[in-house]
Amino acid sequence: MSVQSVERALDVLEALAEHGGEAGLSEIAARTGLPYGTIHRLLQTLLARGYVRQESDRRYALGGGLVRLGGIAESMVGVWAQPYLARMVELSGETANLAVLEGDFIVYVAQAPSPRRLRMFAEVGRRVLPHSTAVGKVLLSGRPASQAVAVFERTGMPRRTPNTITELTAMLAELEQVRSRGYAMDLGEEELGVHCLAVPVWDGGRVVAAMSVSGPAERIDGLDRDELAEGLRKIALDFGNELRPTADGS
Amino acid sequence: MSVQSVERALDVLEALAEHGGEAGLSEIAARTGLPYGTIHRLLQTLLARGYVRQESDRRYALGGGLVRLGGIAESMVGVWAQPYLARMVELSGETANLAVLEGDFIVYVAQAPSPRRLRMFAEVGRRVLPHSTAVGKVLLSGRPASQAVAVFERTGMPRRTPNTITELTAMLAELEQVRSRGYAMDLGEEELGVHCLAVPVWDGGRVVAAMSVSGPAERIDGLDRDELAEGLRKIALDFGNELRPTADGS
DNA sequence: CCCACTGTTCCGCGATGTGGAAAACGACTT
DNA sequence: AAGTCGTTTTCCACATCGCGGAACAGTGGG
Repeated sequence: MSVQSVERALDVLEALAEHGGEAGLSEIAARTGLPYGTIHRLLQTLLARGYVRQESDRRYALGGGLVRLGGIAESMVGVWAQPYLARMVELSGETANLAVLEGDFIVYVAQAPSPRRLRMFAEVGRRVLPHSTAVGKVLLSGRPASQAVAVFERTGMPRRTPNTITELTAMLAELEQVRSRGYAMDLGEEELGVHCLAVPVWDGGRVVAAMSVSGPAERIDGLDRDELAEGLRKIALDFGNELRPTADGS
Repeated sequence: MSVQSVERALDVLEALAEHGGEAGLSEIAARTGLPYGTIHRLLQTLLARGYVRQESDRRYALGGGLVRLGGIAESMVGVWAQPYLARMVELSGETANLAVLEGDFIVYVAQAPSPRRLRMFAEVGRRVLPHSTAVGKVLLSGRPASQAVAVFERTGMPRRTPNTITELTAMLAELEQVRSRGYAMDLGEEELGVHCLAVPVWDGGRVVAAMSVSGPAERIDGLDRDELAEGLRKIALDFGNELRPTADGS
């Protein structure tokens, strides 16, 4: 038996997140189905504690108090991911990464390096735009197309290499392909000569992170993609189950 | 009138944060004063939603669900900070930064560059160890000494330049000085020739972020430190008040 | 000034959350 | 295998708290 008020407060916070971090009370009501008075009371509580903030136009936004909790949680997720990333290195021979979407950016949260002397390295904590990375495409494919479009409109899709997808229509088609196939590829889109394959980490019906392996194009191309993706997906599923024991990867 | 259950759920989350992200039920009870049954019920609710996770030894930890909310909140805090950072640039002539503590690392969340051609640049999103940065010292000085010691024991204090403080005793004395003086300096400890002055951002009696200005040693040294610190503190106080309208900088 | 939409406040009521006690669990010792 | 101890989990009678509809207030546009 759960605590209804806490569930509702989380619903409100998630509604704000679904709106890119800020929304009006009526937008929250539309999304959560809760009465105005109830939402208002919950918001006042979160506001007093700094977890929500009210802007000058009376709209509400996620507040600074979440930054600290989110940062600690991120560190812990990175630690928990290590054994699974290690399994991915063992499976593929290449460097494995865990990434999350923070606002409009991909952030690398954890990594297990390949034992090979020629290996990929992405600085943990580094943030990149999502359009030119495999993990970025996985994460955005887990969001409604309208949210992905909003991200691309804010960030643009700057060309990183001749292979970078820079057209919105082509990108949306690519995301649709990622959805149906269950994995994304980066074929020298972020960096020439580097290929990458990423799979989603599911948590409660939502894609909360992405895991990937990356290395020199020839080596990645020398692997069977579908087979590799299947192996990575299984590991990612195990990881998602550890994050939330009842997580359903549907 | 606030919602008691939501307040308590936040108390539980903050108790976990105070314990480095994970704790047993009895530790949470000691810190919050809540009865075991109440805590357990709140934890089950947060657990079901992925905001808390239970480990194999039955201890609880902050969960992955906070990463997403924290990331969005961080982006927004960065946006809100911009006008204040711009004021700091205007005041000092140097590049201004906003940083937070995420686990054991300092993360640069926002920046306003100096208009000068010779200027400091720290990539937003970049993470560094706290011991050799002014913002790091500010943030750790806002924590109990035991927490700072725990961080240094985990990360070590690797020498970055000949000026880096690498001894625990010296560092704790330095943090004490930061507390009494109200600001921290980085005198070429992270990078030779670069000096930095940082002040705390208070939010509800807690140091939640740090703001700093940095530039070439000679230029920073050419400013009156106490005067500069006083000016930066005022701006940081304004920013803290925007984060939480009733924030008290005591 | 009026209107439409949004946000805020109030209060009677009953559903929800409380918290003490009992039961269960897990690690350790004998 | 049994006992001990500290911790966690479960239960349930009860009272408080959170609910939600209605009224009020605010805001921007015509």
